[in-house]
Amino acid sequence: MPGWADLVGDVLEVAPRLLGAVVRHGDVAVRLTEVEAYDGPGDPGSHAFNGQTRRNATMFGPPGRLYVYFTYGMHHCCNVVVGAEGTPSAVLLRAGEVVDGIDAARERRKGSDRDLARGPARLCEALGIDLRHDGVDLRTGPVTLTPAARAETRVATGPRVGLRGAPDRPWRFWIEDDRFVSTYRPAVARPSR
DNA sequence: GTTGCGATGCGCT
DNA sequence: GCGCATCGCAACA
Repeated sequence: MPGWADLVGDVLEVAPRLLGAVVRHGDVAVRLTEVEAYDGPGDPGSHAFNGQTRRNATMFGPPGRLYVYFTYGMHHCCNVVVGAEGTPSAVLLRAGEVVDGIDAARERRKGSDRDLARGPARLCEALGIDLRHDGVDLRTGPVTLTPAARAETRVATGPRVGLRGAPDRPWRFWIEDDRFVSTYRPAVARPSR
């Protein structure tokens, strides 16, 4: 039975284990269908690449916390910190399916139910997550993460987009054939497991 | 389904 | 100043 111990460590191993986990804030709960890995201080795509700043301090803290940032002047995105304290590895929560509190989610977001949390900024909006939640401990709330009961078996992987000089490794993980996966930046699916 | 573009504020050089 | 781990909408296929 997977638990929190499985969600700390090497980000490329931990990230796929977050698929199927449930994030809850108040009445709304989202089952994760798509995530993306950010691998420590040597990852040129990471906010932590240029060292610790006020904004990214949570990434350098202990694992099991939520790292929330504000971007494009209007959107929030959230990550789960998975690296040991001092190692800024985190997993961006890119998409999910609202599995509880759908009425509350609909009040926050217009559009189809399928799109309520399909996209990192949409997911945050559906859950009502903003900068006030940066650094919260996901074991104690108010935002909580419940590990998946069993590992997802149909996991697909693909490259991140728009990065230079990044190692050739899979960075994005999603549940294959799940309707609640972002198609905004399509990637070539490749069976994993 | 896809592509193109504007919105909009903050962190960092 | 520039660029951003994005989104919604319009136009098109």
